[in-house]
Amino acid sequence: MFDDVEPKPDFPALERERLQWWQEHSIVAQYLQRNDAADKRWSFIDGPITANNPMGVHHAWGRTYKDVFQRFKTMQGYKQRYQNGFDCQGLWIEVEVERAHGFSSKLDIEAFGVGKFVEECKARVQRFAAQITEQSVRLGQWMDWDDSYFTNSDENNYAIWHFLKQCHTNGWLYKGNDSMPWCPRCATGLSNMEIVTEGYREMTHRSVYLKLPLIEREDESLLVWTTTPWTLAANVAAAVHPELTYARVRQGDDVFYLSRALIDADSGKSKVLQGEFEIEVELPGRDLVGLTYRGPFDELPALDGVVHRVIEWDEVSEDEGTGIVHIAPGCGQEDFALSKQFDLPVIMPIDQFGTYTEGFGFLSDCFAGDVASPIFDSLKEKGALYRIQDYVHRYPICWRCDSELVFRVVDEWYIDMDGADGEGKPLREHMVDATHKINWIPEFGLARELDWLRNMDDWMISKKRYYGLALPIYPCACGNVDVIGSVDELQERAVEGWEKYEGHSPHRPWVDEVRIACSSCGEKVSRITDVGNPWLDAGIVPYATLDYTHTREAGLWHDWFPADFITESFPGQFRNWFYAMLAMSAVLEQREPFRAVLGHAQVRDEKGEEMHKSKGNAIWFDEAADKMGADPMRWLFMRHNPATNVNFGYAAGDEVRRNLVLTLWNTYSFFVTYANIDGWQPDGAAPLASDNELDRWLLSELHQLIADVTSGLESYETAMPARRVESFVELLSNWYVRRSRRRFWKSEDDGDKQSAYSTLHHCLVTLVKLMSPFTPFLSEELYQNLNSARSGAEDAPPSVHLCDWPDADASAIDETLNDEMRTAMRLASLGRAARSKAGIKVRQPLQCVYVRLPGKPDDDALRRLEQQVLEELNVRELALIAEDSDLLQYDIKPNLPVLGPKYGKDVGKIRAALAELDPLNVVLAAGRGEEIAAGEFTLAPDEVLVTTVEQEGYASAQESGFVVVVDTDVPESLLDEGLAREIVHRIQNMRRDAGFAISDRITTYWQGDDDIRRVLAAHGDYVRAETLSESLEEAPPPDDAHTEQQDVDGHAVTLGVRKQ
RNA sequence: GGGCCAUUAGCUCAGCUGGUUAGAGCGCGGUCCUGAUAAGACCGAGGUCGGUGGUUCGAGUCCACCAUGGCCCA
Repeated sequence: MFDDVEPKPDFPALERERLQWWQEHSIVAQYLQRNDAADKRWSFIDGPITANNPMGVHHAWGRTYKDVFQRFKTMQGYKQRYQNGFDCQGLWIEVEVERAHGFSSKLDIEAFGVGKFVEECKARVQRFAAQITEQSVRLGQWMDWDDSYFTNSDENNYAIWHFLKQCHTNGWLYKGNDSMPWCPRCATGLSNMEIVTEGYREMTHRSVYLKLPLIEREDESLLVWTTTPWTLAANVAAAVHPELTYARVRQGDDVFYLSRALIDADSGKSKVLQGEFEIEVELPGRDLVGLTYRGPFDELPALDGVVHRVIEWDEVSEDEGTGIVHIAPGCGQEDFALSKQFDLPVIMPIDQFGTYTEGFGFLSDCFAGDVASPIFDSLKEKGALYRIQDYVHRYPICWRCDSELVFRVVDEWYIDMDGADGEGKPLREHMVDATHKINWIPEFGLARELDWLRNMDDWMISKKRYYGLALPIYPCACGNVDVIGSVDELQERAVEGWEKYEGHSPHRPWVDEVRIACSSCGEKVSRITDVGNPWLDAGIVPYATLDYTHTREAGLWHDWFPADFITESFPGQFRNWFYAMLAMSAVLEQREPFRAVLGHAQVRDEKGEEMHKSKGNAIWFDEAADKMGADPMRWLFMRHNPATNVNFGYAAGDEVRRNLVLTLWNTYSFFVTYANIDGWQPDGAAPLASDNELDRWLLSELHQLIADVTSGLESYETAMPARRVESFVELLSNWYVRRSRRRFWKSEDDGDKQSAYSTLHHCLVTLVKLMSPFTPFLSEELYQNLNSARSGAEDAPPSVHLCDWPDADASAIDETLNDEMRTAMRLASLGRAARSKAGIKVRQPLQCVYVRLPGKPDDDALRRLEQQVLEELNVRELALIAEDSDLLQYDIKPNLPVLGPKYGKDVGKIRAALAELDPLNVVLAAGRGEEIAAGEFTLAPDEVLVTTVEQEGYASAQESGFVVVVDTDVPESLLDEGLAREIVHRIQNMRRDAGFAISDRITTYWQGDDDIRRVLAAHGDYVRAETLSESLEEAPPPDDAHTEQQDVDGHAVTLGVRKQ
């Protein structure tokens, strides 16, 4: 016996019970060990999830992919590692810990103690790693959770040391400086990434127009504009666009230059210049290049000796500011880049807290954000001020503390992307080569990554913070730089402080205690205090998790590298994880670190909008798992095209529940109900060879499904397999079971019934195996009740997740049969449409249905379908419509895909000629296989297409050459049958309402008019058999019967049912 | 400024190498089916396939330009 099936279960509750059951029966452990002895391996690398916050529903998308493909490969017998990873170092974590303590600057951290701070960061990571693990388990993700890797591990950090040493050996590691966005409150730089995501706010600043007097041209000035007056003290150049036109204008005693485009040609007015002025000369920007000018603050000691030049720059815009751009390389990114191009001096006016340093006179010791007024006063005093104007713009702010950012030039460490290796090949080229060898899914990933690789600058790997990889770089005052490649090397080279480090993780502050002797001059050298870019931590994972430094020749690393597959959310990863892995792998092994990558887009809310806590449209993973369940969530993600954003929500989840989960559940419930009534048990054998069309067809569809799902998953595709499963479940429920119902409930226990059970059981069990990677909970639920081990067959594994992946048997696939069955469905569908037009319900039997099939009707095929169509439509006979019947009217058209290539421009003439012909004659001729004369052309029968057109006056429906016409003339006898069937329907509903079991025998009481009496006299046996009524009593129902007054097609009937 | 992608029903999206009447799901209205079915079937409403040109016998599909949106880079 199968366990009875709850008809309307609480699916999320079933999932929670199943989690417990898996635990109690050590199923996950058995799964992880299932292929330990296998020869074939499938290597998956899990991209580390940031262990800094709980998991969100957006993580569930990627993690479901990870789980689906690992489960699929497990069932196929591949040995795997099942290792999950956590990203555990970096500024994100520092920020959260700072927040928890209310810290607002690095000074607070220093005061708190770097060691304590780092320990708190580590603890935070542990806490969220545990929470994410728990959530992942709830999602149904099966990994070796006790073997997760953490990027803050010693092994991970030391592997990066090895990598950096290799870079240094190759000459690719260097110290450079760059201008970067800087928060003066936090006293740290921010990456562009941090600014782009949420770092701008609209604000108003006082901008200033000022005059820069040209040295070569007395009494003439450049007019420049800036929104950041504090940077003027660092001005060294003014940029013009060489191709744009500039104007020299006279205004009173002043003569200055600005972009011509800022002066309106018609009105002669300007949005920049106030008052009257006149244009003296127009000239191209290039004519100004090379001139020098007096800077606005040349009197300050820091500006001593600086020559201010006019330079050319193509990025200068002619309609913002004045068309002449103030350049301060110490205070801006583009400015700094120009300083390299034009060899401009770099003046750095402020320290890490945004305060002017010594040498800036009245500005020294002032905060950069507070000096606009004194600067304006000074300019005014010097006669350089032209105008002050409020300016509204989007300005970058610190995403942590909202401070306005400044730009500072700071020393950072870089990996050189264009330095050549021993064979003259730069790192960038190695990465490009590796990128081409990778299978990018979706395909545009390749172009995306290549685009990034072509454009990327050298990799800045340092960050002036506390909790992260300790960069093992030891620069000596003598100019020599030592890089340490392992902990052993550090111990060997240590000349001081090793005892303070020993026993600690390679983090600040402990590792900073160790000093080594310079390999060049022997002086004691300290580590730089910078920590590493966190993408180093993730990029080394394909190496660190495989113990690369120890098993490089043979063993673990050798066996599992490169990974067969990774999958992550695309946004960001091209220049983050994918990039870091490519770079590090190019340095260490000059090859691709993974063979295929599946990227997916982002999770949006149900309306397609970004989820935000503040918008109130965010859905928490725990809540979603609780309300919709993990399986529908997984399915919702897996059925979606990974290239586009998915709209996630409860309505979408409910759709999955209704369409897939419930439909499958009801089919399963149907099977169990009747199998239990009949005492049918699975014996573990293959399904019985059946001569029943429905059984053979369902098996054919099943094997096609296995083939499709398998090939989809083989190519890392889930949407197609998921949709194929959906359509199979639909066919299973709404055609196979619907059409087979009578086979299950008929009273004879014959071979046909046996093969129906055997077929349906086999298909359900196979289906849940195919679905198990997608919906592990539901699949297990069904498998546990259906698998043959329950009836004593020994061969069934204890869990669906320990089963072998089903094999598609090509010989079971009968495409002709599949087509025929689709034709039957189509005829049934058209027949229902025709009945609906005629207003005759299906319960009313009809004498005849006339059909026409496109092409040559195959009599045998028709015979095979006939029974299905007749039963489905409740019709007595099916007749083909004669081609010349007046039930049909035709339209003929040229078969364009055939005629087009053959006749080209003559297609138009053929079309016209065909229009002249009598369609019926053409149809008859084509039916006889004769050629068709159309004007000057002679066409083969297959060069003409025939369609039937709607005939008025018949209850017909048609589609794609299929026509169904129903005979609406209903003889008296059939009307009585219809009435009988209606009564059966009413009694069945009453049985259900009365709560009777399906197999309960009853007595039915009835009272009605003469028509009813006649119908029940003629069709009493039918009614009794259908309703399991031992007898039909024409009598008032007794008090204990379930009784209802019914209006049956206009006849008042009293019906009562009583269990015997 | 450069690159990539998109634009098809109220919403979310299919539409293969150009070919006959452009589809599905959701939502809405109606009818029907059902002792597995909080499911399903049928009917209905809803489209200048972003725009303009071009190639072609024929363009939602190919090409060019433009517009709008998104992503990436500068």
